[in-house]
Amino acid sequence: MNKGNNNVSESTINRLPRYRRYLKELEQQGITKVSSNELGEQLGYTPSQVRQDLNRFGAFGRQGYGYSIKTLHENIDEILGLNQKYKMIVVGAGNLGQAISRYAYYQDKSFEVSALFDTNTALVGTEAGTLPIYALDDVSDYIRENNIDIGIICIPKEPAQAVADIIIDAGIKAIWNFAPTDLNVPENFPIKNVHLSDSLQTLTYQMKI
Amino acid sequence: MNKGNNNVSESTINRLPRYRRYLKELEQQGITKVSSNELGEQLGYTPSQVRQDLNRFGAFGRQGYGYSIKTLHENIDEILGLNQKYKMIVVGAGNLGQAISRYAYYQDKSFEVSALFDTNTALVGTEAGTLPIYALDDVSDYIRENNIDIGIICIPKEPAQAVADIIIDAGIKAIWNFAPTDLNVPENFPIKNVHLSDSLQTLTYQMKI
DNA sequence: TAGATTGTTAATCGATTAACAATC
DNA sequence: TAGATTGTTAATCGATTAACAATC
Repeated sequence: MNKGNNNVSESTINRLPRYRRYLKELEQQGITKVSSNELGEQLGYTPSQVRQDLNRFGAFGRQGYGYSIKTLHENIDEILGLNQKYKMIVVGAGNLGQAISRYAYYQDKSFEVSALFDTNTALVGTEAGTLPIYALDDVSDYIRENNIDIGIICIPKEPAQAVADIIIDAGIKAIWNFAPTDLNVPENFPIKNVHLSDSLQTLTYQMKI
Repeated sequence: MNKGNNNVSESTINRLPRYRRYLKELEQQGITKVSSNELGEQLGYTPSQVRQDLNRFGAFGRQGYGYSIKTLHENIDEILGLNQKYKMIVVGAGNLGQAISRYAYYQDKSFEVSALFDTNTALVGTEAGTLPIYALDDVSDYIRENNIDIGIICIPKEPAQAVADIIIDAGIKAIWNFAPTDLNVPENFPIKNVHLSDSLQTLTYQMKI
């Protein structure tokens, strides 16, 4: 049903979660259809852009009618890969690691963190909420034995590359990186950086204008 | 010394913190100069793009030599507004709020969180690390009395807009928003969203290709 | 001076917007 | 059927890349 996923611009991909969020909101309000005009107006895009974005993946609308919210939502879920579960681990059981481990599942039940890993012997063996904290040395075995999909990196920048190498070698399929550094990964390896400091710095830039 | 800050594309702004991070690394290694060629190669940009980006703000380089790392770093700091301190508060003292309140200062001493606010009476009066947690009702007075610059929003999406309205009304100068929703703010009001779920969804998109 | 590398103008490429025929 | 709105092609706009004169 969908067209191929390649050659879609990053800008388009980045807008998909926003469309999805707004569709969910409309759905909760009991609304069943929406036009590219309404969608664009709410999100600050032109109707053209909305239609171009969606059409990269398929013809989800109906002329003279608009888009059925339910089916559009389902299609976006499929495009983003949200129609399946993901097994995740967090490396780094500090404040941020513990917070993210709860946040992911709380936001969307498709994302389940099953364990955290740390080098700090004071933390190893304790629990973060209901999740066990294990020694970092055991992370490779754990990934292999439990078929973990996504590794979340929440450690300082110095050890981040070494940890990335280890978990990639153990067969992790993607990395969500919170360490304030850009990691070297194999070509086309799925990785997404959340550089909080970078974000804060573009905020202070805005404050100067 | 700097050219005006307006009309600079968002793409350029978003690259500045990356330049800055890499310059810091070189500085730590004791290296004193760098060319647009070297910078671009390391960061995956063309030399042209590096020079175009930097030249939006001034002529920081020297022909036949390259860029002095120290002065370029200083200039980028100034462009991003990092040559001053920022007073911050966090609204929402849950896991994420507590983690962010420590993270910001830990990453950069320019950013100092002085208090957290929450509606949860079990939290109010306790401490997050060394920081006090106050009742949300007191947030306006606190902002006014302490001249707070940046409000960090770490609460669920439903109450986020109301809280944004309150702290803007109290004179906050910028918002760093972690609530998974897009907030309505006055035109040109500085705001930066960190939509973690959106980020995770573009990661799972990558995993499908 | 000769070599290197910037600053900046021109060319290209890609993303956004506009337009309109297709069709529900 | 007439009206509305999509899907898609064409036009525009802006960002990236290339080229080169200026100059350290």
